[in-house]
Amino acid sequence: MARRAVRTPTTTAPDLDVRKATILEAVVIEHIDTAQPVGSSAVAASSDLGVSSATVRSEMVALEHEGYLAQPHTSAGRIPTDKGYRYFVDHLKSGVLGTVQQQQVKEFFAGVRGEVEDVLEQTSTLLSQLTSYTSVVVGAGHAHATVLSAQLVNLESRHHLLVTVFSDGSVAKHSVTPSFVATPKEVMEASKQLNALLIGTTLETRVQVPSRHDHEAILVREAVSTLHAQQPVTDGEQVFIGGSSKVAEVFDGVETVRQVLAILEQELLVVSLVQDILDQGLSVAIGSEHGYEPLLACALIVAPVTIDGAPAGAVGLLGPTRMKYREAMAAAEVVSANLTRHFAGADDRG
Amino acid sequence: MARRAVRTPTTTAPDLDVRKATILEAVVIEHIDTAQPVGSSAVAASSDLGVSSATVRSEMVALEHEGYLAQPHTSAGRIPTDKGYRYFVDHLKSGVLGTVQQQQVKEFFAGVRGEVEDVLEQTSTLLSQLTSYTSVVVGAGHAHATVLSAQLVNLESRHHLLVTVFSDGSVAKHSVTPSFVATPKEVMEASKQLNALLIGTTLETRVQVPSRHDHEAILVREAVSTLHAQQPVTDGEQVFIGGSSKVAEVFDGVETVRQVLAILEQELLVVSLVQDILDQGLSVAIGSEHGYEPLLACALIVAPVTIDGAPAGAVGLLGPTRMKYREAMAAAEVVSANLTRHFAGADDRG
DNA sequence: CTTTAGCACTCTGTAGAATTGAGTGCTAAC
DNA sequence: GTTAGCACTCAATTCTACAGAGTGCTAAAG
Repeated sequence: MARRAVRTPTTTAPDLDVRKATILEAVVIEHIDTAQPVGSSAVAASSDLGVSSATVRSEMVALEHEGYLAQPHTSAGRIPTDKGYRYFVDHLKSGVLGTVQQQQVKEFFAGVRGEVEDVLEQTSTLLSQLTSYTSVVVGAGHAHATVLSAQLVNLESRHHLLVTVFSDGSVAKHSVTPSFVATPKEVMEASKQLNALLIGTTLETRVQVPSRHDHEAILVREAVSTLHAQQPVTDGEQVFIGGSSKVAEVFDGVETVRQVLAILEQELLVVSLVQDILDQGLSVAIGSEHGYEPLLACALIVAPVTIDGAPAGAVGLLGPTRMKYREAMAAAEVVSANLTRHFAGADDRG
Repeated sequence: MARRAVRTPTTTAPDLDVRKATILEAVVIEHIDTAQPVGSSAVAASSDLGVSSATVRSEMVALEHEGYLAQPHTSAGRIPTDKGYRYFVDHLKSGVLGTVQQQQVKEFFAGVRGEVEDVLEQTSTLLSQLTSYTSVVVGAGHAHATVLSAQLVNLESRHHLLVTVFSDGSVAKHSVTPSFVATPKEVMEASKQLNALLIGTTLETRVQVPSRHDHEAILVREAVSTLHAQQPVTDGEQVFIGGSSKVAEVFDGVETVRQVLAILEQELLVVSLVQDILDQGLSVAIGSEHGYEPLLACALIVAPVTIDGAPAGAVGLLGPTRMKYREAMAAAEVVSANLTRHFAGADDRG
């Protein structure tokens, strides 16, 4: 539950002096709340350092020079830059979820049951409802899971289905369509051989396939090669996006909405984005930080989900850079923690 | 390829006289093109009936009285009502796809392969790209498919997975977690019994489960009841939505965009909507016709997909009421026809 | 009886000017 | 170092005037 260490990817930001930090914080909070540029007098009034707007003003000039704030135009208030948000997030005290939301999470995880996919999908809806942002839930692929069972089933004439069950509870199916019609006996025999061959292996294990030319051998070879043909990382990944309609709520400008939606459609992209952020050890990527142009206006909060300490996926929240970081980060972490516990507990408590 | 009979659900619209029909058509076409109210002089100029704007004007008054046109305010042009669009659609000559799109469809179906789900998902993307509207592809559930194989696999301690393969090529998995730890032998035995019990049945078939109290019997009972617990209609239905970002393009007004997106998130709702329209024998539902308030601004085009003459799903397109019906309907029908052929051909040509 | 030209009327959208007001930067005094 | 005061800037708002599109009606023509 403790906040994960967060670091600016480019430079390690030196701490600002207390007053500057207070002012920056006030600007960020106010701007997140109102979506408007924040003026010096508003800051002087809200923050409790007993100081006039003129003083605040000169500090804000400094903050602008250092890149934490920006001015949309002369004679407007200031808005935070990505760097400003970054400082804010890095120095954020751990937020706590509202009691209503806490209750909602509690009830959800008390009542949730069913297949992993269903749980993840429902979780994405939950997360989005908790925060009013669009949620992304990524389930890891079964790259490292071992095969528990492999079975070849004949559908119709030459059409067969290889059904593989993995140790993580996932099931994969693949079409196998040889150039001949196999007898039920041949299919069953091939199925047996596949079982013997594949059980205990992962998708990355090289297996020794029979080189004979009889029907069983060909079936086995085709089945194995189809199974192993899938992309090691991306395929088998599961992505669930919840509350995509929130995009239209929290972003302004039809074009931005369209762009963000278009990105959410490319699930592979979303997965790799989340993965990148996790790999960098971050829990938030703000604006330019994820290095993906069309999402400049976005911030992405991620929290990993683990099974037995091993990474098993992640939950994420996508919002505008002026999102409610405290609440959203708290929600992401509580949900990821609950999800982790859920999957750990499933084995013992069913 | 011939256009399906389409009928107004409420009243059978009497045919308008030729000139009124021509004028209505001109208004609809112009409005679809420009999104602006259409004035009498524009109609007089575009349509080739050699008649002045004054005449058109009086006809438009009549069309307004009869409910085909509406005026946003005095001294503006007219826009079609839902009834106006309905008349237009009902009297639409079968549209033909542009050659570029034809080529795209051809290439797509020549190259597509893989599992049914993958094909449907890719089809939804195709359909959306063809038309610039949001597409909906519904795959029927396996309610009427028979079980080809049922297998119980032990995952971990009490955690088991029932993997069922259906004759339509779909695979279902269900958790089975009894209150005891079963031996591998017991699991295997239960698996055998399940196979014997379920093969050839549909989800609606009542099967005679063993009433004994030994581990195998309990496993079998729990597995069967879990399998049959799923909703007969909705569960197993597959929905794929393509190009949801198009919503932000074709609708104006953030609120409308949000509403439509929110609806697309509720996949069950979308399925039943599509199903309703198909059940009414319609191929287009315009505005109020589907009787679903939040979609008043939408038109929904559907085209059924069949396997061996039996309904196997549908493809749909969602756009504003002022959508390009001719092109969109042509696209939906071509794609549904190709999909039907694809699934029929899969058995023979692999 | 139908069509059309003509005309007054209505309403929207836009362009420009004036005004408001929030907020800044600077300076001089505290 | 802080602050009050002040001139300045710029966006947003309001108002007015006007142009333009389109209608509905009427009276004349076919």
